[in-house]
Amino acid sequence: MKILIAEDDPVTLEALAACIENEGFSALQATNGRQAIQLWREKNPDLVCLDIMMPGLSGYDVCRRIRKSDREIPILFLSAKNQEIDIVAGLEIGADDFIRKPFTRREVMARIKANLRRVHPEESSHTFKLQELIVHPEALIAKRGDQVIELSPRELTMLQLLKKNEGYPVTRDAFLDACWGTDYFPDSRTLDQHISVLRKKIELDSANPNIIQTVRGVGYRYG
Amino acid sequence: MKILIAEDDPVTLEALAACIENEGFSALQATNGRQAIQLWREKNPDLVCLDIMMPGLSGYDVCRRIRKSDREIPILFLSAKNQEIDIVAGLEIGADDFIRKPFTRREVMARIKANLRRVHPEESSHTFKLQELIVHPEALIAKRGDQVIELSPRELTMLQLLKKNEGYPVTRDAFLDACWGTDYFPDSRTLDQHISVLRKKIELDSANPNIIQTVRGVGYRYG
DNA sequence: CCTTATTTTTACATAACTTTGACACTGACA
DNA sequence: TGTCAGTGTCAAAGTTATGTAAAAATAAGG
Repeated sequence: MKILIAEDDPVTLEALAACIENEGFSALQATNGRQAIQLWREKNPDLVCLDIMMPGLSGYDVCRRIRKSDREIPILFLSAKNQEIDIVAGLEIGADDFIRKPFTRREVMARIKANLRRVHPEESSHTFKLQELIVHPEALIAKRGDQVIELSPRELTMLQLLKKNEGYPVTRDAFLDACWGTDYFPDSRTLDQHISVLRKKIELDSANPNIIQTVRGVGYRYG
Repeated sequence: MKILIAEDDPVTLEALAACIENEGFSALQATNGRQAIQLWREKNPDLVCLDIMMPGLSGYDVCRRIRKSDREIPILFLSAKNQEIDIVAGLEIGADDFIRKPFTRREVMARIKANLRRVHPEESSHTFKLQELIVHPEALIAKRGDQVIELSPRELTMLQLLKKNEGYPVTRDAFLDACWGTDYFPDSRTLDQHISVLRKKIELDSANPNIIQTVRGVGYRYG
């Protein structure tokens, strides 16, 4: 899922991009309106965030241009101003949401996700990252860059469990309870086998696992 | 849990610190931006509260500096009531929350706790310190500053036993009972061996142990 | 049914930890 | 100062936990 951000201040731009990528999206960065339009044309983003005040083409200008070709793509405005006139003008030209500075990271991501959900109801909602790996639960896949890794339902459950307990070891019993159910006791090596297969799929070097770490005598840990 | 507050007005600073310490956190106080950055570097706080307007480095400057090294730590801004919040258009994105003056104690603590919870969902409950070493039992790790030391379950038990008897020696028998069980009697050198390994892990100079001290003829002692 | 994908089991290899014995060193004490 | 029990630590041996290939069993989808 690609998100285009146009913002003339490089510090804010970088921070926004970091936020967005941290949530598993990919960020396209533009520092002015012209660049924004070019990136939009080339990369086909799923959502656009525009700073209103930019040298050259303003956020409004970019929005108008994009709306000529695409009436659906969510367009969010970042605004340093708080006059009502901004909102009215923005809505007239097809803005979907406004985020006023100063904004928090949570607020930005919440608005972006909310607007993405409107357009892609199924996708986008529950993706999460395990280091550089982006997991899409609904699609039963994970991605490392362009590489697509197919996951079985159980493998997904295992990754979700690890993510939920980031920083803490997940005991073998917890794995069995969460992925197999409390009343089932597979033979001793089953879990190891699944870990082994999963590592081969998702680790860059499965001999030196980086994402799923073993905690001897306890279980496995992410992060 | 350490909270760094930077605020140029000493009265407000003192009041905030009192609040924070009253809730069981430890407060690191800075009266300007430079001091704030220095304290952040040295003390590794869990959350940062910055006044926006400070002589020299502003809260925004401090925020930018911290965000270069740490994208996760919650950063809260305090802003004066009639302060133009959008005069600085660039850096807000790194902030997690804003608290406008005048603020109540309840409001400040509620926001601080909410932001801490986001980062440390369940931590802080059972962690304890052995001198400068911070032990996280749930994660099976100890930390000295940024250095992470992995612990085995038995090593953790040994450290907990020492902590529980801080200031008093733990006899060899007590160690065996607590870490091996009352019905097990390993041969003479087993305990010494484990102490030796543990010291290599956690002591700065394991030849001159500082945390685990030998009490000849009795056992070992912390503190 | 048959095919295919997934899961479980088996069997063995490997790695990590624990225990033990050997030996050196220390401090208490006669 | 010499002795001796207590302790530190290395390295070998013993033990247990984990990794993984491959076969067998099970489930899923025609």
